[in-house]
Amino acid sequence: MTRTAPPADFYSADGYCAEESVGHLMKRVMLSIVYQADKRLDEHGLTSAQWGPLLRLRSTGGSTVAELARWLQVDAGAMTRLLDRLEKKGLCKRVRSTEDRRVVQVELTPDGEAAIKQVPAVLAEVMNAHLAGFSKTEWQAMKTYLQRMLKAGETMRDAA
Amino acid sequence: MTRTAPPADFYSADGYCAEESVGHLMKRVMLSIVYQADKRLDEHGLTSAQWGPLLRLRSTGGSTVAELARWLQVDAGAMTRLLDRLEKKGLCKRVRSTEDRRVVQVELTPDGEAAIKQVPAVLAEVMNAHLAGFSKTEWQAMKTYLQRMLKAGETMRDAA
DNA sequence: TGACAAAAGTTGCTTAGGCAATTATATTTC
DNA sequence: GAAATATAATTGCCTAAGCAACTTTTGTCA
Repeated sequence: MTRTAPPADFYSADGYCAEESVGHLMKRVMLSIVYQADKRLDEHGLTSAQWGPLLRLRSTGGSTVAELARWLQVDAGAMTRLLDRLEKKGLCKRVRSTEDRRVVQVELTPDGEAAIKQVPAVLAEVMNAHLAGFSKTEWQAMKTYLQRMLKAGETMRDAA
Repeated sequence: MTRTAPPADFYSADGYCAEESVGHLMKRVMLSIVYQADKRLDEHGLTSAQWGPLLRLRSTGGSTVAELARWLQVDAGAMTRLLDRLEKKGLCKRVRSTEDRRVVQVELTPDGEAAIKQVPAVLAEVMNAHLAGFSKTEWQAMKTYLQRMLKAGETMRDAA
């Protein structure tokens, strides 16, 4: 049996102030990151939701709808429609698998390869800019904190 | 003239790995927070997007569509439709202002007051659970980091 | 083998946000 | 005072995610 830390007591029902909460700050930071990324990706004809599948397709050299949805932690129905939009733009194509006729294989098209090529540079630029002034130690501390929050969230989920 | 720190160099175009990025971690943490909050708010007939306006309405004792949109950093059109849904549920009501006939005054209904009452406790619970194991110092460091990222994002925006 | 369970993909319905255009007022400026 | 400008709210059109229902196909197991 593993021991997990009890919930913190930083916030309380009556004294809760949204502006000073970690959640509110994180939401605003995410808004800023997505806004800046979208602004730059627009030139490549992509949105911040669309580079995820494309990047995964490139690194795996082809995948399936279900695998992409799991990887990106998104609803399968949403993934179907996201792929609809990507396919309509000619960035990927779907082929029904012959071994398992339930699954649909998804692949990058040459246009898709071209579109995804510049994305890592954009993401790196946006993230680096948002971390301006951070030392390497602070950056690592930040990642550790986030990983701990993620773990705490999973603990909460499992306690359902 | 103010000096601002240059961008960090933690990420690069070729070595960019989404799984290890602060942005990816933050996205997953936010997903977890919103998921847990939504699960609890559902009993009160609310979603994670709906408590924002209601809480603001309570703290100000009535506001306007534009003010709410600015406060929550959301599109005015989206706010109109969000208020449509809240009004249909009887949680708020809109009254055309008499002084300035452009503006619409928004107020909580008694049902709205009742619905918002339990929300701070839910938010506090979810945030505290996600910060399990954090010392007060670490919590404050986290907030400081986020505020610095927010500031860096504003600097990026102003440099447009 | 034959029934049942599980998985893959899709679709309909809903909430939600961004952008652009529109209308109705206010305010500013000349 | 009239014209230009700005602001408030709404609407239409788009992308996007979640949930539930459904179909097709595969795997399990009795």
